[in-house]
Amino acid sequence: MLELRHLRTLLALQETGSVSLAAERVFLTQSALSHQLKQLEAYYQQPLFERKSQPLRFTLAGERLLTLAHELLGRVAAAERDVARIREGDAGELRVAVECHTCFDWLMPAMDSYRQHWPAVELDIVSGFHADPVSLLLTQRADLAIVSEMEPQAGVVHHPLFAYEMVGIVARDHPLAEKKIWQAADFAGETLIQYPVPDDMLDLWRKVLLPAGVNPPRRSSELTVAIIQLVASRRGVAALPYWAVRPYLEKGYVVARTIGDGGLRSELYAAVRSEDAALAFMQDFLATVRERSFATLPGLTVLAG
Amino acid sequence: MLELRHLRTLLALQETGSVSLAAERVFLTQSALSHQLKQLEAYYQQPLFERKSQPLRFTLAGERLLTLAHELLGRVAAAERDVARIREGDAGELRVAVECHTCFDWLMPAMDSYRQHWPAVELDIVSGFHADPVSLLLTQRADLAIVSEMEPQAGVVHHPLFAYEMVGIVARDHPLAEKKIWQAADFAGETLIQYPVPDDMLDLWRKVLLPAGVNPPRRSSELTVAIIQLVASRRGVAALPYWAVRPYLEKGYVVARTIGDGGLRSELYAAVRSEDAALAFMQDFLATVRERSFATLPGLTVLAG
DNA sequence: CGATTTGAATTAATTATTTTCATGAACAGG
DNA sequence: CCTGTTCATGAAAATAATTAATTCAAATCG
Repeated sequence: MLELRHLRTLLALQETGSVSLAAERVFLTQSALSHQLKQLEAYYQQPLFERKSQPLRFTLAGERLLTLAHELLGRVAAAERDVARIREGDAGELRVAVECHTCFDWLMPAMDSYRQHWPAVELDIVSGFHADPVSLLLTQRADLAIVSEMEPQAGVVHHPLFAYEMVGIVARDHPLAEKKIWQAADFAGETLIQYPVPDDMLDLWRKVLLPAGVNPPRRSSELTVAIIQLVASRRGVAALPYWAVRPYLEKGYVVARTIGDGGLRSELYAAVRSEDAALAFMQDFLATVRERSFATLPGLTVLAG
Repeated sequence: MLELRHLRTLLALQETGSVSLAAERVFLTQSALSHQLKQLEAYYQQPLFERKSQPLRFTLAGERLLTLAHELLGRVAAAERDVARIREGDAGELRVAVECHTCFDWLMPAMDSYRQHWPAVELDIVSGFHADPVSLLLTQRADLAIVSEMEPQAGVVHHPLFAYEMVGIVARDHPLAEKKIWQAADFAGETLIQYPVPDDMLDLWRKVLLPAGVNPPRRSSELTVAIIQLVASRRGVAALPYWAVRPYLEKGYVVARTIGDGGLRSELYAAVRSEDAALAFMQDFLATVRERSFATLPGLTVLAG
């Protein structure tokens, strides 16, 4: 018998295009999903998608159930929001502290969607870049902080948001474009183009350059396009999230390369005060950020709690 | 995490007004449902209904989930119909043979609903009363027969539809109105008003009068209202389904009494040829009949396969 | 073209969840 | 005050979901 679980699976399958990735998305193993799908196809006595093609293609029946999934899951979310509001009311204050430049790319669509669902919540961004955004939480100057590490701290809980790959970008005719994988040493002779933030907020610095003792000259810009522009005109190299540079890759302005074996993985967490962690309007903000981000940004991976 | 199962439960809870009846409706024990509901309330951290009142009342949160249930389950049914149609096509022939007069009361609304979902299925009623409606199946003169007993027959499968209580009805000032429970002997001195059908098609005859050797004088009429009219004017007594007479009971034209200890229970089955049993348009007809009947008629009980 | 990697299916085993059984408490109606 | 009914509960049983380990089948790559 059909359950919402199956529809959530189909949706993940559509978004990721593969069984294994979909499994990761719904926090199950590939095997579990394979079983679940087999069972579903047995129930409807017909295949729901073609496994051969990459990305996988849905059959007519699969498409129909996918449509159903879209219809239902949105309504479920809406109903659960309403139920939560019945319990806790619909008002609240949610000041978000952000420490990364690119975060605005996914934060804006998420906040936009969230505002529609929680019109009575005062939603603000605490602007400016802070050495320690978590301290803003404890001093009541923010209610949620976006951070890239899960540093344990009394009175604060961290909720995983998602993970993604940081890629090195360089002009197409730059010598480094020849190398598939860049190591720390490759940055030694280059100018590093970056956002104007302290070094320890850069994943590239913390995880690659600092351990290797490499300290290349820098040049900075506030805007992603400006960084791309500098890289394209061979003024240096940069490390940016894959999802932030993909549009420029497709236009061929620059090329992207893997940093370190297995790539440079960045993670994002939302830190909130412990006493706020269970609030419905807070929980739903996290759910909205995850949902919108996975739907919008390419190449995200889930981050376990 | 919310699943469709929970929504189906809530719907049954609304339709029946009690946990135990709802449990029966979804083919579970009362205990199972109690656990399920407890789990659901723990998940939403709030009560979903008040147990004290009869019929039970939903809380605001419960109402909201009930609304969700109505929204979703209809869509699920529609999607599953579409999926079945993708597999088997949307056309077919469905000639329904009916042996009971009152059956038309529930058959009409069900057929009406069904026709909208399966416009390409040729739906007909094989009229006239037949000694053995199952033989119509085997001779290809009907595709589905409504019968009141599950007589095993090669090449034919029986699907349970529902069960209900047959009640004795009598004028308010008739002596039998004094008796809460009627036994076979009570019919001895009375005229029995019935539909013009052979005796062995009457549950009252087969299950009560014949075993006791009681054979009261008869009078017959095609129409339920006419039977009620005769009973009300003290021309005799009758036995009819509770759901068929309830409107007249409420108006006070006649009164209803239990027949035999524990009441006289009637059952209805749909008989179809084995080779047709798995057809989607056939299965959905059965589902529609059950769904519409339970939603429309009071006092039905489920009938196990 | 063979070796290697990757993604999905399979079987058996495990784990988690759901359901039942047996029972008790609360309550309504006689 | 009993009696029947309805719902709740804890433990046991049954069932379903999930994983681990492995195989199979394509795709990718030297």
